[in-house]
Amino acid sequence: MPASSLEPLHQESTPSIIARKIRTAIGNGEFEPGTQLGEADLAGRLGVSRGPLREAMQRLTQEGLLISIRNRGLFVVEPTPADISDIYLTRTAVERGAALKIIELDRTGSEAGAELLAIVEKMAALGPGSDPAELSLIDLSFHEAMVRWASSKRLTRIHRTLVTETRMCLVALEQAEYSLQHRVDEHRHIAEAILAGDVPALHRALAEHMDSAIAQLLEPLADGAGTD
Amino acid sequence: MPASSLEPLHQESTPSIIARKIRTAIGNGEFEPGTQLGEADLAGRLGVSRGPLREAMQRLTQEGLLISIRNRGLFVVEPTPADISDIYLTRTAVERGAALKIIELDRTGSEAGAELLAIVEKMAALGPGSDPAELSLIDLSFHEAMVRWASSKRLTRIHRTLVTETRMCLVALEQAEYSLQHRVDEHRHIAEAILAGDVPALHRALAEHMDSAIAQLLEPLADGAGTD
DNA sequence: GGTTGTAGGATTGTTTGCATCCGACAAAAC
DNA sequence: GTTTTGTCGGATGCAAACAATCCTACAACC
Repeated sequence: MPASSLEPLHQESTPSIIARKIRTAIGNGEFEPGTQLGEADLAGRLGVSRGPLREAMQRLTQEGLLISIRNRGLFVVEPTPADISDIYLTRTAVERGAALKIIELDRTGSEAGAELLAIVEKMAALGPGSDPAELSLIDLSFHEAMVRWASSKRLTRIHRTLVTETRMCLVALEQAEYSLQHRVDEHRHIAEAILAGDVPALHRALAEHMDSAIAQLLEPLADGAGTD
Repeated sequence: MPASSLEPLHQESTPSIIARKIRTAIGNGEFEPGTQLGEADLAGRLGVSRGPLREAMQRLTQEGLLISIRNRGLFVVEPTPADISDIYLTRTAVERGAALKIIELDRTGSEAGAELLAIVEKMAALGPGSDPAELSLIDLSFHEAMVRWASSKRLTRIHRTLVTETRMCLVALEQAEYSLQHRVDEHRHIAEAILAGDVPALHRALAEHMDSAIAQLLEPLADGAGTD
């Protein structure tokens, strides 16, 4: 066996594993919004006891993916239009902070900008009418990379939750069609602003991206968005 | 009794109560950083069983207030200089997003700006050499009000955790002395920018506030801050 | 007919107990 | 004297059982 196989194994705690499994399941839309997640059922299906499962659910509840009604059970949240706006508002706040830190760390943002532009190119390489799921994957990887380059523990942790919520909304709303070209342009603007260290341009690009994303998601609902 | 007393009562869950109690205890510095929090001990002292207590600890761990070492126990985190920078970076990102939303909601930011300025005046009313704890309280209430006016569920939730972490750092570092006048000015700049709807000024004011706060906290350590 | 009271079933909330793991101390071997 | 090793105590991780609460449905009453 190679020596690499005896690195200090970090056994993940059982609640962590459970939480991750359910989180991705929700992100993939395997649990419809509004579904009740029975403890005994899930525990049996995962082969664990209710104790660790409850702790995992506790996490997901705090992350905002589930809501807990006392003596009733746990339910997958049903994002309202206000929630969708709020998710994007928060995501933009986090990503704005991340981008500013990248620029501050390295005024040219060379490495980060390069990777981000590469992702944009990969997105642009997708022809029109390509798989929407794949497009979403690349889209989110762009934002994930941006936050990662900021190397901030807290921004990264918060962003992970927000990405899951975003995926949930995308799945729930069936990912309305949206101009690929606009999308590529918006991301390119962000990447170029980081690369150039142009803070005002970054603010414009992020605001543009958030507005169009919200518009895209709220349009099919044809419902005036509340403020809360 | 007035009719307002029969709104749908939301009984808080036991883990919520426990989490809040311990959170504030940590924020108040009743548990030194690095202290081990034994489950059996705490459970006995709070009069609950280990189950609910573990769920509460799970939350606090995810919030970043505790670290869990498998089969060893739970410990209060010891914020490193890098953590302090990260906390303020994240807090600024959240508050920046909140302030921008306030401006967007109401370009004059009249109500919010008025309350914020009132808090600033209360801070200014404190003479030099006043109780540092009281000053901190007003300081944090300013930031808390700013996020509250944005009426964003997610920003509010994230901010609550960050405020706790901030308080922990302040307690741990004994709240170094800092010019009251500078502090008042910084907050006033933020409030005035919101009141005027002046976005560039807001960015400047927030950056200024973050930088001086970090400088204030890191100075006594006389240690070059890492980037992670 | 509509409302109220009451069992039934099911689910969550909590407690208790056992298994596992880690760190520390002491004893033995080199 | 130093190193290794065995054992002990305590803490967490997990699982199962008990208790309390809530929803649903049906029957009795106004």
